[in-house]
Amino acid sequence: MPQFCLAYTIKSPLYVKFKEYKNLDYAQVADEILNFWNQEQIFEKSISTRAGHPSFTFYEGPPSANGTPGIHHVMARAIKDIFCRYQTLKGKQVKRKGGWDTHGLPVELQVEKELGITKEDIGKKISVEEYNQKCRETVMKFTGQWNDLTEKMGYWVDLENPYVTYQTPYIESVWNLLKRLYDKGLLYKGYTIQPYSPAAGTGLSSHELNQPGCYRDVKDTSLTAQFKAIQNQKSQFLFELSQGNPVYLLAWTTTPWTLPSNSALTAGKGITYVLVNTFNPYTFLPVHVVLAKDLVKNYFNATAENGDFEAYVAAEKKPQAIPYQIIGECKGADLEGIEYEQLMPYVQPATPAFRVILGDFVTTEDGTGMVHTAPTFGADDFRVAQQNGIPAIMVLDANGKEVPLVNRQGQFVEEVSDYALEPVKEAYLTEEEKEQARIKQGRDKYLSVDERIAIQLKTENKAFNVQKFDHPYPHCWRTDKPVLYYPLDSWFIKTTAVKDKLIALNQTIQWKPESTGTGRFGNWLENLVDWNLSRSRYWGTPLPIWRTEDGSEEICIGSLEQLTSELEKALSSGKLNADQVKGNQDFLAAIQAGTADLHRPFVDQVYLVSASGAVLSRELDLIDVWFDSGAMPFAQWHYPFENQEVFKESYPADFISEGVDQTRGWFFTLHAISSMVEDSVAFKNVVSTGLVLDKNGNKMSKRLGNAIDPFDTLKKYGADPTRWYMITNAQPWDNLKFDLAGITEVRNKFFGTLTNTYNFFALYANLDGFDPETNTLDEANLTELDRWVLSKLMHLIQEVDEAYATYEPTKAGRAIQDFVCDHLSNWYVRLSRRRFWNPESTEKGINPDKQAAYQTLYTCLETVAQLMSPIAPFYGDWLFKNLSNKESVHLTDFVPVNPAWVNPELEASMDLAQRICSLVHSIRKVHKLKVRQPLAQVLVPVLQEQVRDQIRRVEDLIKSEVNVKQVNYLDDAAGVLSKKVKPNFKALGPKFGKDMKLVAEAISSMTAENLHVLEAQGSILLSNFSIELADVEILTEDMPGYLTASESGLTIALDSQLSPSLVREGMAREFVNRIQNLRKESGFDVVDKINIDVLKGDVAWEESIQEFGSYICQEVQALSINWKDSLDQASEISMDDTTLSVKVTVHK
RNA sequence: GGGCUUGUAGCUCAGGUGGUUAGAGCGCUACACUGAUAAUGUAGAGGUCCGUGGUUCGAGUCCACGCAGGCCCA
Repeated sequence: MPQFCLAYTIKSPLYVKFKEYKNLDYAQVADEILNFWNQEQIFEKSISTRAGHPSFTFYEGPPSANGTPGIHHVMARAIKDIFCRYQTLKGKQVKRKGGWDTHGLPVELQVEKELGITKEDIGKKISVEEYNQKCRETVMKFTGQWNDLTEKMGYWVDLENPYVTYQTPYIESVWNLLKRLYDKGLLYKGYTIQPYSPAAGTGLSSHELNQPGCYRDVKDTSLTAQFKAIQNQKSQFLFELSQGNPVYLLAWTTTPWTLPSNSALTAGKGITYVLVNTFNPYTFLPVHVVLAKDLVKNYFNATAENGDFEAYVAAEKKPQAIPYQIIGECKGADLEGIEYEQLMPYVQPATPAFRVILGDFVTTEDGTGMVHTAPTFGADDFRVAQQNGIPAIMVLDANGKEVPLVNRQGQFVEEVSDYALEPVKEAYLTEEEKEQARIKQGRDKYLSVDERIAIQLKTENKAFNVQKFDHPYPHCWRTDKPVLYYPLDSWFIKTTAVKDKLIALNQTIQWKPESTGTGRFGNWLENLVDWNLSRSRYWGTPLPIWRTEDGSEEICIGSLEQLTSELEKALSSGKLNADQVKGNQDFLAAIQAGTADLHRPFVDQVYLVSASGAVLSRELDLIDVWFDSGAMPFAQWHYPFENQEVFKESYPADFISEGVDQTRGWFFTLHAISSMVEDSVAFKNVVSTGLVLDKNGNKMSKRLGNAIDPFDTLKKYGADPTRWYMITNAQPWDNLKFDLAGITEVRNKFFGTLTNTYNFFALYANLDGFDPETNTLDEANLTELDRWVLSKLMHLIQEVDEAYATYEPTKAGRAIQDFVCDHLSNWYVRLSRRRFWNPESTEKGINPDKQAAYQTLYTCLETVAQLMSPIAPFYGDWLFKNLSNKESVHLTDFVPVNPAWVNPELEASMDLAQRICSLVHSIRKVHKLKVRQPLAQVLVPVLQEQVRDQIRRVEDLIKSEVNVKQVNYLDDAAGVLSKKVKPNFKALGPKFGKDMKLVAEAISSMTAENLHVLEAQGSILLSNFSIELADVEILTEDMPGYLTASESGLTIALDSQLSPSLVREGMAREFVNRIQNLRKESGFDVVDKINIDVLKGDVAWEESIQEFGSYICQEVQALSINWKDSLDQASEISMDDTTLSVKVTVHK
């Protein structure tokens, strides 16, 4: 008996509107979209189509192109790109000019290495001109690679017209800024403490000092000096403890020759100090000394603690162990401000000095925990003195210039009378000179300055301890002589004068993360010292200051125009010699020809003449390269000489982003220059990004071989998964442990799911000829599921919008990911599949329900494409272009939230549905009840009417998802529910406080009657505590006689009884399943119609297939099911203990 | 040594304003599903929430002191 089913046809697609993809290669997607962008100039259009809109300004921190880009640059630039693209979607015009940082030491060192020369050779083996030419070539060596990476990773930045810091217009702008600072009195020549070799007469760079062999162990005289405290209000507490006896502050030094230059003592704020009553070991006089508690053991023999003072005084021969007694204790902070008498009063300071200050560099590792501070001979000393307003001890030289107590030859100046013109280090003397000095000293053996100072202080009761001390000390690599830390001339910007302004302006900047702004950057501003601009190098922006030799007259140049007129003035002054005239004429000609090079050596050949007729020559220093990059808001536009309008529009920046290591680099220089010059911040929002480490958390380095090649990565995985992984895995400011396996995960999980979802849509949309243009969304036809996913989508838009707006890309990415994977794919699409493959298309078109499904899914996909496009620009555009006829997602406007679609009640319902389904699945699993086997009912106990209504809305979904016939509700009327009560701590806490434990106990031990009373009356008195309904949570956990499961307050019961009819239906479903498998195994097409032959014999199967024949036919696209007595080439299908022979053929 | 920062399952990470049963993904184990299938579902194992004190009726969460990693600075 053939059984005929309803015949229907699926319309074959006339044309493929939505392209379908198999095995999508994301790198290829990126390539194709990149070509499309280039061809259609999408980047340019994204700016030009926003002309006239409000602007959003981004500043590109210029990379140095003399190294190759790494994977961390992909990260850093993805962050920058995301917010620029987002703001474009939001309708802003976002210009972003690229730039290159081209000056500086790294470039010079690289060139030196390539040429095999050192700094000393420049100007000798190679001319400065040639050398700088070489730098100029080297610095742009890898621009090709950089541009390539920029394109491949999808970073949109204007590379056609970048700013380049070595170009003349850029330098001119930098000069202009310097001139503006000069005119405000913020530029001055001072000194800074640097390693200096008196033997060679030259300063040494820190990198020269780090050469192997520079640090050598030497034996020096170390001395612990007694600084006599002055009794006043600050020090009163010490004198009270000493009962009015003199109190000495102990400080240790390995360079006694710096003691005449002492002007402060530095203590550690948190260090504990003690006051000790004892005797001076050299003079045997009783003394009270202050030193760090932890270091007492280094100065005293513990056996002598609280020893016999009187016996010591009486002793003829003083014992080694000097008795001592600790009589008081305080913190470093308590010592701050205590004044003391100058130790070696050869030269007096100009302003008050000689007091205790606090410094963060003080340790208790050695010495006394109190550091002798000589601002002229220590970098720490200099800094901490400057911060505390302590003057240095200086004398005036023959020119009336302030100089330190040691001259450039390493000798004491004459004012240090006892040691006048003696070298401070023994090593500076030859053997002969030493011998002469010995004779002069009238001793058997030459004694160094340090040694004689020690002797002098011992006799004056000013030395507490003198020892030889072995320690490593830096030496000059050329002369082998010890180095001095010595004040050398430098040009400074007086940032300390504008400190308050810098701090105030910083408070208006939005930092991500906030702690970088308030902590790292804020603290840096609090402890600001003047900005040392000088660099003694060749390749950099020259300092535009010309000066007389004695420094009495100077001029600062702020433009080529000014330089021209000064040149002309100088030439006509008649004060220059022939060489100078030649140099000036050449330079003037170059300016007029527009070919002037503002670098060394050319600017050095320019000589100007002051108003009084003195010849001025250029200060040879270059400026710190950080000034170059900090000047970019101005100099990138050659402001103020050009582009005044552009500058005004694009200043200050709305947004910048760089690595957190730039806090004191670019972030600071931008901020400082802007604050000083314009009284404005340079940027309103800043994201400081963390480091990219290898997957084990180690720093990536080429040397260790754990560096990830960005080009390989982009090629293998594609830019979008790479970017998505980086952004969603960690917050931008946290360090990222970069693991390629993570990109694979993101690719499979997120991009795979999204592409699958798209393909699913495309497959059926093409079959049905769905066209989003003509089949517009009709809200009347939306199902609950459609409304739900649209509501979720609205929330997603809100969330993502807010995340991007507040510079939280990780939150945005994760939200999109969750929506796509959990809500859209695993719930909406999974539950909607049947609607899509429902073949009942009417002749007039797609039926309304199906159309609603298409429209809903289409809307979700299109929106997701846009929301994700800032992070995954290629894929986002690819997805968008597959769905839409519009040119590019990057030219669209950010989709608004449709408030009518926001439906929190429905979301709550669906949440319940999902939880109920999950519980049913779990019961089915535990009791081995297959999902294909329909069950009669699921029971849900609900105590609140509202919850019941919520579930009722989504009943159908639950029924089809878990394959049950009915959802039924249990209220308490029957009294079958066993209820449980739990304390609601959040509500009880404020009410009962300390009695919480008792209350909780009382509630937990409530009887059924108690609970009944509470429910009926709304409150109950338990152990004298009045409990209200809101103070407890009532839930049901158990239903005797049913299969139950519960999770966070929700309980369900499953009716597992099978009627014969349910069994037959279950078998029919099994049959469908097996036929579907056969179709697939046989390679039939989705639209193929089939005929099914079945072997007679099994009654159960026959009954089941007869009863559900039309259902089966519909499901498997069968035209007929034929019962046969015998069957050739049949397939066996089995269920439980029975088997059935079937044969499936395509209907032709 | 100082400033900032991180520490939660084998791995990568979530965990407003303190609330008693700490979550997700990946990985692992087992089972199920099979017109999205290089998918998917369910269950399980897996945690001294870096440590020690403190505040509190109650601490992953707040405070103090440490330990370990990172960055910047000395």
